[in-house]
Amino acid sequence: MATLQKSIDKRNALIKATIELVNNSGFHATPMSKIAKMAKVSPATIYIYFENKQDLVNKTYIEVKAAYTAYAFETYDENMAVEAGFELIWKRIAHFKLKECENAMFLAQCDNTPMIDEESRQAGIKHLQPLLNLWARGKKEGIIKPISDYLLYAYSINPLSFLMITQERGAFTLDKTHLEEAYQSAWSSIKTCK
Amino acid sequence: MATLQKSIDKRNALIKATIELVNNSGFHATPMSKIAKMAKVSPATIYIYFENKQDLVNKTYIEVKAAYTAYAFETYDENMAVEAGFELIWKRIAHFKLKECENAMFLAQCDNTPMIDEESRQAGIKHLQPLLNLWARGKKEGIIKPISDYLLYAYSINPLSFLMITQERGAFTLDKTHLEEAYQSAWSSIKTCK
DNA sequence: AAAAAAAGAATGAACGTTCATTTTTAGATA
DNA sequence: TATCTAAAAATGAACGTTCATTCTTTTTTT
Repeated sequence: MATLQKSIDKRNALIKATIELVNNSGFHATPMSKIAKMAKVSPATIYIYFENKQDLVNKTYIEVKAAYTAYAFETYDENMAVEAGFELIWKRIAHFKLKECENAMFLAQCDNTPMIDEESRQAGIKHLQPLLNLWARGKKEGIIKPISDYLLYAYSINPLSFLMITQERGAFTLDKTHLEEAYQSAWSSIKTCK
Repeated sequence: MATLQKSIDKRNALIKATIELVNNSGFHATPMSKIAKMAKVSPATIYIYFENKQDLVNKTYIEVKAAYTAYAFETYDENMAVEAGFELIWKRIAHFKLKECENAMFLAQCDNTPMIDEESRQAGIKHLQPLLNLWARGKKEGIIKPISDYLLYAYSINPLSFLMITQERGAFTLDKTHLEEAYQSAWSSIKTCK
């Protein structure tokens, strides 16, 4: 059915336009009229697909977040050793953040501003569970520091967001070497010291 | 001269109101009229002190950033040993971010959105020089990993922003123990491994 | 008494959303 | 297959509101 596909395409175009424009100008500085123009629809059409502007941006957030975590865990399996599993997940996340910059920048902006409903934010968090499970296992095995997951996240995953933003601003570029160094720092900060 | 003091007070009230309102709603969702009301002046009066809304928020950013770095380096002196110096600066920064949350949250929002002029952002960066000098010294002495300052910052300083935001959202609270653990993770991630 | 600061009201532009209408779609009928 | 029709989708224009900024007048300062 070509019609259904056209609807999906239109919805995707709206989501894509939202991401691009919000990245460049922020939520409130992005008018619905511009989103419509970029997606090549009438402003009124947006309201067939989304309740209102807030709903549009909430749903965009949730979709992007889901794609992000799906990518992060795609090749991970729970039987892997802790260190290998962490390295795999970390590198997938790094790859997503540095290659799918548009999407990752949008998430960063949502996570650092009051732009998103608290409810949507909560919905986005759930998907991280496999990483938390991995850490629980690592703590039990004495491989990972027995500290709060928030601390583990702050030191091993969150720095990638900063590096992505820095790279996007043109201050420096993260090459293969940097990436390996970054991974070593991430792992150093959460593994137990011998 | 009571008049001058009154002018200073009024300007400070405007800056304070800007910080509080932008923290809660974001830049574009904060009308000048609300800022005026909170600072107990007429909207028109703002334009005696600042060129326009963008100028108001730029100058607010620069002032808060200056206060932040002044606090960070206040008790540091360049003759200290590298590790001790880093610990001192790190803990001052941590203290600022966790106790002066209003100000620090405002900085975080500015740093993660297109809200601030690139020029003002650049102006805010300069003040970090003493930390960069300390790192240079640490690298020379073989105490600190010979990697990009951006990486050192991403792993040792930036996580504090994430922890602050997380704490502000009520997800968890950073007590004395957490803070010491956080410091250990920060130091682990940038010191050379034996 | 002149100048500066402050105020409230006014202005014009921009925005999110809705309205009235047109276009497209999908199925029924022949 | 071709035609018709009711519903759904899509549209551009319009509405009402909000906002940053300016204008005119009043108050305060020196």
